[in-house]
Amino acid sequence: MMKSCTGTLKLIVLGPCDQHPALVCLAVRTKMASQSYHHGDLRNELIKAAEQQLRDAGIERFSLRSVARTAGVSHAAPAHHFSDTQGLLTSLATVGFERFLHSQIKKQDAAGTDPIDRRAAAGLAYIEFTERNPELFHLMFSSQQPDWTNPELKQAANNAFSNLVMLVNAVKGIDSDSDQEHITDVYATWALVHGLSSLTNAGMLASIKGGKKSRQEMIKKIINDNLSV
Amino acid sequence: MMKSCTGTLKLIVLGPCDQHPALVCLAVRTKMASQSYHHGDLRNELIKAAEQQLRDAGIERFSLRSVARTAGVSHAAPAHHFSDTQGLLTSLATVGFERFLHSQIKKQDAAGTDPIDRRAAAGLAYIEFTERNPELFHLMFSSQQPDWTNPELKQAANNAFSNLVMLVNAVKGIDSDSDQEHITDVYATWALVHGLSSLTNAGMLASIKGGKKSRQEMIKKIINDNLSV
DNA sequence: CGTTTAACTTGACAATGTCAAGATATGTGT
DNA sequence: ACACATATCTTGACATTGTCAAGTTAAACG
Repeated sequence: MMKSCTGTLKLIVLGPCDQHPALVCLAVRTKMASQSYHHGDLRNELIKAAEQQLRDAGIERFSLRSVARTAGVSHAAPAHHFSDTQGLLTSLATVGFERFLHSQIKKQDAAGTDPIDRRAAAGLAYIEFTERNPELFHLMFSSQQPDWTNPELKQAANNAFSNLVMLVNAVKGIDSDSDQEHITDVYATWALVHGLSSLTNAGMLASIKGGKKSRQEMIKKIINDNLSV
Repeated sequence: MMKSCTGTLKLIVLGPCDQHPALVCLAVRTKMASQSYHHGDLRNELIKAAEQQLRDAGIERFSLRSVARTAGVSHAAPAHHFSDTQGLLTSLATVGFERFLHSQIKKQDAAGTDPIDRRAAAGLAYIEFTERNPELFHLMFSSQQPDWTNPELKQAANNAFSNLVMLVNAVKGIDSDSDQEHITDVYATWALVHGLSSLTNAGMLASIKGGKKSRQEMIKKIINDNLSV
């Protein structure tokens, strides 16, 4: 009942298993010496390759064929997982927003319970994400490529925004996030942090130098000193 | 002494004349029926066409050949005035910064002498420029295309920055612009306004609706309420 | 085991940026 | 007025890109 098969064996980590949290889902790919149809996990590998391509070339020199090349597939292979380049970049932006939010939650929780500290920590995480992923930030916030009618992308971005609203409301001592009365305070916070991120990303705040610690203190001071709430 | 020449005559406005401020420099272009080498003012016309192309297609779909087409010249003609696409976009960004600064100076001067009012007026002009020229703003602040080693571009951007420093110093009652001690206040102002611009440009501050007047009041309030100086 | 379907490849097409070579007008010195 | 040099623009070519259509292979399914 077993067929012999020459070639290399490759294990692909698919991520954590939902049913058995302690385990990890694996996929086995048989890589024939000549060539192998059916990659196994091409969709995720394309997203990963796309992120690398974005890092290397930037959004304005992004090449879908180059992504396919680094993934080791033909130039038309991505079309079977993403409608077109926009589709791939939409998915990448979605992943970006998820990681973006995750990094903020991590830092704000590590900062303790004081709302001011939590807000500053999230703001620092916001800026740090930008510094670590300049082109991804660019894709998420100032590119025409992502399709914003895509529900998953909208959801991911909305989740990040909701966290921001909660942080600002906490500073104001409001529990509910349904209070739209003080939306200008949310916008002020968002704009200040986003502006610092954008200008840093553009290389226009180069004067903020010194060690990483001192720069963080400087940004923290800007956030804490310049918001009315 | 005169050669007869069939064809159409075209007047091209080259801009204000340096020697005689009351006059305007004109160029006469002879447009032959068939085709005319030597456009007359192709460099400026290419920049103008590039801006239109940027408006229509965005930076990510910008096409140099398309620019040449709307200028009515061959696809390789731009190469004789700009080294390459980057060169053209660098010049366009320079023009952008000049207009950017000019619109701010106009509005802050119209606002009177109160430093707070002048700062708010310039901030509003900053955001208004972004709304009117979304893709140009994009080129100026978050594109890899412009060559920032270009001295003219650097100068134009520095001029805009200097005006910002002056505005903030005026609020603090400082005359000299050499005071680097309070650079964080400059950055805070810049970041807040730039963040509002970027987020508006990204369509993420859509909630700020209502008439133009009320939106301006809202933005003005955000600026005035959220800066420590 | 045969058939359907999903995954991937190959080939083609128009469009793009840039280079090299040719054509044409402008300017300059004699 | 005329020859020559130079700036300006065109034409043609090339490699690269995104996307479409058609073919090929492997997996899934009854």
